[in-house]
Amino acid sequence: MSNKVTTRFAPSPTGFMHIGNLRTALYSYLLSKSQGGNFILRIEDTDQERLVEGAVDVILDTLKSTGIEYDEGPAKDGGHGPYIQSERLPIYKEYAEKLIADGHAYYCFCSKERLDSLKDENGIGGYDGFCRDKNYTAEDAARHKAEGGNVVIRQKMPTEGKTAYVDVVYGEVEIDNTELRDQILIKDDGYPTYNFCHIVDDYLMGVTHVVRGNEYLTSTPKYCLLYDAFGWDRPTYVHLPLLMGKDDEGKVSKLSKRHGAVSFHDLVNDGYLPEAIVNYIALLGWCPKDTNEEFFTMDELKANFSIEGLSKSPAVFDYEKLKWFNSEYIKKLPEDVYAEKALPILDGICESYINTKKLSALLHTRISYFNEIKDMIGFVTSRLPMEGDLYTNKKNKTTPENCLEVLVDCLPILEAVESWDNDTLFAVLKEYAASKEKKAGAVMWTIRVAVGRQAVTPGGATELMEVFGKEESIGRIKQAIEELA
RNA sequence: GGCCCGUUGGUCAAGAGGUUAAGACAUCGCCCUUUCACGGCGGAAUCAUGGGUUCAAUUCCCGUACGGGUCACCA
Repeated sequence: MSNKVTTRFAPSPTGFMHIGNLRTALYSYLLSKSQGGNFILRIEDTDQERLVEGAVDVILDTLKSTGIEYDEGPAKDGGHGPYIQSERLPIYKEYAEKLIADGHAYYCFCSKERLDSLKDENGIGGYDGFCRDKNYTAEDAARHKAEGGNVVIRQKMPTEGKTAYVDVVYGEVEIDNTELRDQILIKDDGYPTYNFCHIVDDYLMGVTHVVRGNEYLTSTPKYCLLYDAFGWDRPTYVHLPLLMGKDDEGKVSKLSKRHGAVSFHDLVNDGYLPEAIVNYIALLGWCPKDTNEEFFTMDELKANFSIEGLSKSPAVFDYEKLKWFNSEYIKKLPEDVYAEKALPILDGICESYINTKKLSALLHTRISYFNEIKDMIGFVTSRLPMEGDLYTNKKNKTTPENCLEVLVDCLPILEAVESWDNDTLFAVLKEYAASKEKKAGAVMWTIRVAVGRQAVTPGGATELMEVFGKEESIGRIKQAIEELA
């Protein structure tokens, strides 16, 4: 095995990619790539009760669209396969038996009922070591199993002393061995637990740096003991601070669905760009050295990433900042690429006379995610009821009365316009304003309110008229005149 | 509850034993303007707390509070 930095991302195929999980993948990938290392994808599907159809594809899709490329993994053998744990069962069995032979593990026949009875009212309380010294043999286990009994293999933990390791982010972590339970290595169904197989796999696959969430910080001593039992060198541990969410009451807890969209695909479906998501989450718990730059492409992240920049404290996921990042990325999109995403949304809800191309262009600097378009164009799809007196505007000195006058004046002028575009319309209205010695702003305000029918619109009077087209614009102005008269 | 980890503005955060304690989002004000947005300028706002160590601590040590994680035949 080489000394090349090797990291891995080892998700469970649950059917969706939690944003915190994606960040773990990103950091793991960046750690390896910032050092020219190797990055492995391994699927941890040992929980037969939680298998979800198509879940592996979700993982593959996510990595692909975020630009996290694995060097080894399913369908990409790098000599350490298979990369799906359910296909590695014989390997785990072999290593578990070796542990038993060496006295580091043992068969346990305890029933689930007995185990349950060991727990307190809060469900807390672990195994008491009942079978620890029974020294059951493989033959005993086979017989017990044949008789319908439960058979698992447990790790034998030391009963005194302490186990310590050094985490790259958190420093030395030390735990009393009495805190450690004799954890299950192989389950009754023959599948290994995460606690066991990830160690065998990491070792066999040459993983040098284990990057994972901080929920493993206190169970890592158990894993260290396993490495020791096998006589293997322990890897370098890099535990990451958790991602948190804040609810309506201001309470902080582990980021979950109650805080909003938390899966990568939910975000993408709402119209967030993968590059923006990656950029934002890269900065949640990591900070580059010697720069205040906040925008990073994947290549720039690879070049700038370093473990020293990782934070110890949990970070609250801020949707506002994500929106800001996304709006910046959207603004940087070339018009045609942007339109490719915006137009389908508009075409789906706009009448055919609407100039969706113009409308989409108006929205370009105004949305922070594509689905926000739907919330912004209600006034386009129907003639909204006027809310309150929008015609009165202090700055432009407009009132319902003088607005009516302007509308009546402008109606024939607009009807005579042949080239229905923003520039022409603007010129015509400006000329009218000048002729009446009115401020252009006053005329624009009036027309905008009459046509847009709401206080705030994504564009001015003439832009809106271009979007609506001549017929609809005139129709709206006529309606406004009737309402004011 | 036991054990482990954490705590710089509302949020992400830099930072160092002596600084005017960066920057960004959000927020507020002003400018630009055909409303809004974009863009520009400016403001308000932070070292959880008590004790040490020290000439000096927000920075080092201990306690407290608060937050989080973990104690599964889930990962």
